[in-house]
Amino acid sequence: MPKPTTSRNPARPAQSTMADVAKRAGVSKMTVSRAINGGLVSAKNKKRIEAAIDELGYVLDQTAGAFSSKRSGFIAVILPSINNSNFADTARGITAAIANTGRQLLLGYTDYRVENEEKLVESMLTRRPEGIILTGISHTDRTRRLLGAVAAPVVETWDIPANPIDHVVGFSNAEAGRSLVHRLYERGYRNIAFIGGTSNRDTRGAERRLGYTKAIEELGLPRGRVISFGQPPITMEQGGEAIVHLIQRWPDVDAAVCVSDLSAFGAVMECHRRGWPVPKRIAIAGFGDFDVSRCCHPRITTVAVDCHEIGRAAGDLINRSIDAARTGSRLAAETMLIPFQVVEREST
Amino acid sequence: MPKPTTSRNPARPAQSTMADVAKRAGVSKMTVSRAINGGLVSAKNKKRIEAAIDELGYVLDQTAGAFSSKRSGFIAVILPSINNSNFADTARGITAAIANTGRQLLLGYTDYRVENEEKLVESMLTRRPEGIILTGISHTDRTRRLLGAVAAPVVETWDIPANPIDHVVGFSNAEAGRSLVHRLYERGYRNIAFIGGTSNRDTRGAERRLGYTKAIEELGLPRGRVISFGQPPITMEQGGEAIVHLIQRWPDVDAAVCVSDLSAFGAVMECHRRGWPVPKRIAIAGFGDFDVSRCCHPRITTVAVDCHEIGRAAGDLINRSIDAARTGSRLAAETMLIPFQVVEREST
DNA sequence: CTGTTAGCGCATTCAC
DNA sequence: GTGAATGCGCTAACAG
Repeated sequence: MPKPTTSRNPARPAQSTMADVAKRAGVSKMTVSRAINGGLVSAKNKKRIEAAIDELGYVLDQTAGAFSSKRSGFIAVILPSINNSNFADTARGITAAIANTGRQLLLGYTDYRVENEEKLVESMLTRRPEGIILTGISHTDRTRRLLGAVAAPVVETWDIPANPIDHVVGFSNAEAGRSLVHRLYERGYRNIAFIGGTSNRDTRGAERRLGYTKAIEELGLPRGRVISFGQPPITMEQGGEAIVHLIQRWPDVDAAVCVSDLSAFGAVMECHRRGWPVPKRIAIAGFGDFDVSRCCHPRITTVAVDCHEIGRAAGDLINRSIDAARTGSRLAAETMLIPFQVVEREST
Repeated sequence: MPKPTTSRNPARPAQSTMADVAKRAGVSKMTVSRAINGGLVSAKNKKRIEAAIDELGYVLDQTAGAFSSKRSGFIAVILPSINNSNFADTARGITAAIANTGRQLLLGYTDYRVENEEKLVESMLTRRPEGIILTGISHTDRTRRLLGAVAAPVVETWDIPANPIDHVVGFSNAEAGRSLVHRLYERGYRNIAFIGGTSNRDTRGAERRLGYTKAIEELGLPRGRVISFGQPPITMEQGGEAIVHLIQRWPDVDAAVCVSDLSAFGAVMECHRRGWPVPKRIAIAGFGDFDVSRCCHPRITTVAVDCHEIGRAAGDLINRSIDAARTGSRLAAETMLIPFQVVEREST
């Protein structure tokens, strides 16, 4: 319930402008602008300007600066979710890359829907970002059109597009799924299932399933052991329910590849709860190397990707693209492959 | 390794402006502006303008619009971390509150450091946000001064400040810690320890410890069973190490309250690994009602707070403050208490 | 190193 | 319902 209290917010003074600072320091606005933006200003003037700024409590108005210079300083970043430590790590990587560049993130999330991506792109373009970082390779036609009409560099991350918009920093989710199945095969597993979502809304999850299927066929293993369960992203709880369905339906299954560590974790815990030993009764593997997989018991086999590095590399690409644009040139589109790695642990 | 590919980004056309749209539609710029911003425009003109916008691929330049109207449309949001589902939920709550208002988040994270908060506030004020949402009540003097010089409404969240800056949406972390200990006492536990970080950098964690200590004293239970372990936020792994230290140092301890669910989870898993039954050998409780606590085995007792609602309420307060400012008035500072709830599960 | 002039693209204000 | 004039606060470009 709201509990209004006494007034703690009296009227506040209007913000002072660069002209106020200039007048107080006895210089022109331009000199103030230079002092703030690292231009050449005499030490004496710089000191007086800093004093004036301090006394007036002046804060640069980038709303005007960006407009005037036609450089917003914004990097638009669109993630499927911020409540996912993989993507949060990518966001942190981008932040690290743009630290001390004076650039700022404009962060949005789609809840794994391309329609939301389109809305976010449209809304963010309104702020004239100098660079755009997207997750995934699945975009609406309109998103592509909007992006195509803009001069800002674009980076697609977390996957490898067949038709890139511009730059790419990613890895093949299909290869990751495939590798995991091969590794399980090497360990002796012969009846390997896949647990994932019902739709292809999470295209990365769908790719991983594709890689799984490919490996199953390559190895001549029994097909069709696929549990589709819930709208992506599937939760820990759903992973637990799925493993039960799986074992009831195909009691001979000896290993399960889950679309992410979250569902794998839910599956492992549910097995524990039911007294099904992992990996003896069934081996379980996930994807994403989440903290939870590294810490739980048994520790969960997974595919590790350097999510932070995806962000760092994407941010770096944007930085270089912007720098290039300022010298009038243009950074040729690059594709960076980020390696992934199967990490075998106790659950297999 | 970077793998440059062929050029996929030819020169792009310059962005068209509102004047271009106006000319093409045969109206004035003002009519276009009204059509875009929901003003009164004849159906005929609206249709022609929409057609022109579509043909030109025009996207409104808010960089200019914000400057001209002196309304940036930005809400600055500062969180300790985005890699924490509690805070991510709060961010989602804010997003939900400002949906369809045309406002946009400016999101930053501090890594639990007030100095970083100061830098973020300074950098964000530069964008002239119309509202500011902070996490916690611990701010540097300079942050307070910067915020005091600005007309934008401020909301402090996730705690109850003694001296609020403006609005507040939170709960007492000390009370939460205290309640949890009392509940454990009711369940029969008499030797209750606390596991948390080494510093007060995470002020909410420190508050929870304070509440723990208070309850211990109220109940006349053995004091000093406090394990301080690592810079906040403590990880799952550190929770696991801490529980081992705890049991080695005070073998008679029968329950542990952890500063968050993450450390509690690490502790539970480590016990499992070592064959210490939870809660028989030791009961373990956490804080935050993370997914992992609800899903693991045994399920972990925790304190649940509606993190999404904290964000929703904060966003709502900002919306109402901005709306009030537009009618020339000012929303009196409000304090909203968000209830918390001890959720008892299998781990106690 | 510093100042002057000009203008960014839009919304406000007022007139019609 | 529509248009014209005006200016937001800053930085680019140039002159000194």
